[in-house]
This record gives sequence, structure tokens and C-alpha cells, in this order.
Amino acid sequence: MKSIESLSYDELLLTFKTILRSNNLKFTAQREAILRTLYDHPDHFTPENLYLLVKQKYPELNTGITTVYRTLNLLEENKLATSLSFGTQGKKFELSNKPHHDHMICEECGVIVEFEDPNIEDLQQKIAKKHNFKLTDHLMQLYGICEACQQKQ
Amino acid sequence: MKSIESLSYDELLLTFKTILRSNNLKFTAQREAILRTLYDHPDHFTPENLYLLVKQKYPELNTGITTVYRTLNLLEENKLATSLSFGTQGKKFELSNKPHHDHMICEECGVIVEFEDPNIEDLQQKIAKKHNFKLTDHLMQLYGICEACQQKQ
DNA sequence: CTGTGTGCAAACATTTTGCAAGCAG
DNA sequence: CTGCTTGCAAAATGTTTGCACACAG
Repeated sequence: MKSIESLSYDELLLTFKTILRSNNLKFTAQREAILRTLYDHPDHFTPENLYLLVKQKYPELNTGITTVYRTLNLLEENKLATSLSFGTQGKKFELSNKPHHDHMICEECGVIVEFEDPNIEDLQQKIAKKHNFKLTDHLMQLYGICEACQQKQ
Repeated sequence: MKSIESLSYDELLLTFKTILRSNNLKFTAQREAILRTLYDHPDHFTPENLYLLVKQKYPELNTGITTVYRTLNLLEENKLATSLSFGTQGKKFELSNKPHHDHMICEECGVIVEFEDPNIEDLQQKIAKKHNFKLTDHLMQLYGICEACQQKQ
């Protein structure tokens, strides 16, 4: 199977269908609407935000928030989506269809900037090795004040 | 004021009292019990865990979980404690009285290993500069399988 | 047809808030 | 004394589950 990175929507959809089929799950209009919405808006969604947007774009499906949660978890379990934790305020999800990257978050306005740095990946491997961990994943988030918010102050 | 890193308990207590005084807040037995418990157990606590431990060690205070939440937030706002997010499962807290470090978490047993790497701090500064962010904080967590759990498999 | 998926409402888990009584300063 | 703090219960959030009906395969 092709890597998930930089897939076109059709390829992504095919990947999704393959995953569904191989787990004896069904391809439904709601599941597609959720995937499509995630694809069309490369933002970081809370389940609630995504639910509202899907409802707005595909009102005839009458998608429930329960289905959004279930689908997001399904996507995450199958590595088609990734989530970031925000303590009490839940999680934010994004599709995994772009190269690996990390996040820098503005504490004022909440904007999320993505970045990528190969040196960090190397460092992480070294650290894991030192403690005899088998690395499966990582999370790196920088917090700060973005350019726009610095000027407002 | 002395840096918070590597304070003895007496120094930590003094810092706490100073913060309380300067905010017109009161020094209470419950607040001290919570600080003391965090100090005596350099673990990563959920509010619930900490609540149970404080109750066990200082039963006569009859501390409520509400107070634990309120005190943890107070400590965090004043940089005496730090929290890590775990999505749905809430947060874990630790005292900030040791040098900066990051965390590596075992996905099997949940054990948290602390590590420290100056190279990472440098890299982060570079990345922030590139995007014109003013860095205030960061979070780096590595996920994997610890040595013990690898052997169990 | 069969069994998975769905929306709804209810249940859950975690955290926050309103309130009356208690206690620090 | 004054007003911050406390514990309790209730409310608020965010997420998951039970169920009867709908629908994909």
C-alpha cells in the first residue's frame, strides 16, 4: 500500500474503503462526509467543530455527533487521522495525509502552525535508545505568541 | 527570587507562602498537605490519585477533591507545578522543582521516564525564530514500549 | 437477509461552580 | 471581624454506551 502521505482524495478514499472492507465494516455516506470534510479543511478539528461543519455541508445526512466521534476514533486507530490533546478541553484531530510534522501553538489566539525538522526525529531516536524504549510515536508542541499577537500587545 | 529548580521543601514552602501572600490568598492546612504530598512523591499525579494519597496521609484534614483541583490549578498558574495532557483521561501534574526535562511514556504500562536534552532546546529556539514565534513553553513526549514491557511480549 | 451503522437519549468521567459554614489573618 | 477557603452537591464538559430502527453488502 502506498504511504498515506500526500494522497489525493480519491486515493485516500480508496485507502479508507480498503481498511473498512478488511475489517468487515461498511462504507456509509456519513463516514464519507466526515472524511471529505477533513480533507477539504486541513484544519485541526475538535469533534464538536467537525460535527457542526459536517452538519452544515451535508445537512441531508443528519449526522450525529456520536458518529463523528466513532469515525474519528476509527480513523485514528487506522492511522488515517492523528489527535492532539488539550487537557480538559478534549482533543483536536487532523488527517494524516501529509508528511510528518509537529505543531507550534499560539497561546493568545490558538492558531496552530505546523513545522517539520528532521534533526528532531534523529534526536528522539537517540534518546529512546538510551533508555531502551522502542519508540512508536511522539508528540512535540511548542507554545508561544505568534507574530500577529505580538504586535497587538 | 531563587529559581524554582531544586528547591528544598522549606524553600518551596516559603515560595508558596510568598505567592499566596502577594495574591491575598490564605495559607491553609489543605494547601500545605497537597504541596507536601507532591514534594514527597516525585510522581506524575492525576488529581484523583493525588486526592486519594492526600486523604490517606492526612486523613484528619478531610480534604475534598475540589480543593485538590483548585490547589493544582493555583500551583500551575504560579509555575510551581506543570501538567501533561492525556486526551480524554485528563491531566497529570508534577511539581516544577527540578530542572527542565521532557517525558517518555510507555504505551503498555503507562510508566513515565523523564529525560533531558539540551540539543532539543536549541532546535526549538531555531524553529520558533523561523516562524516569528515568541516561545513561552513547550511539550515533548515520546511514546513507546519500555524495556520491561518489551520482554513481556 | 444478516449484521453493521446510525441517531437519540442516557450514562459516564472529569472538572468546575454555587452555596452555606469554617477559619486565617 | 472580614472575606478567602472549604466540602458538598449540583452543574457543566466532553465522550461513550444501550437500544431500536436503518441500510450496506
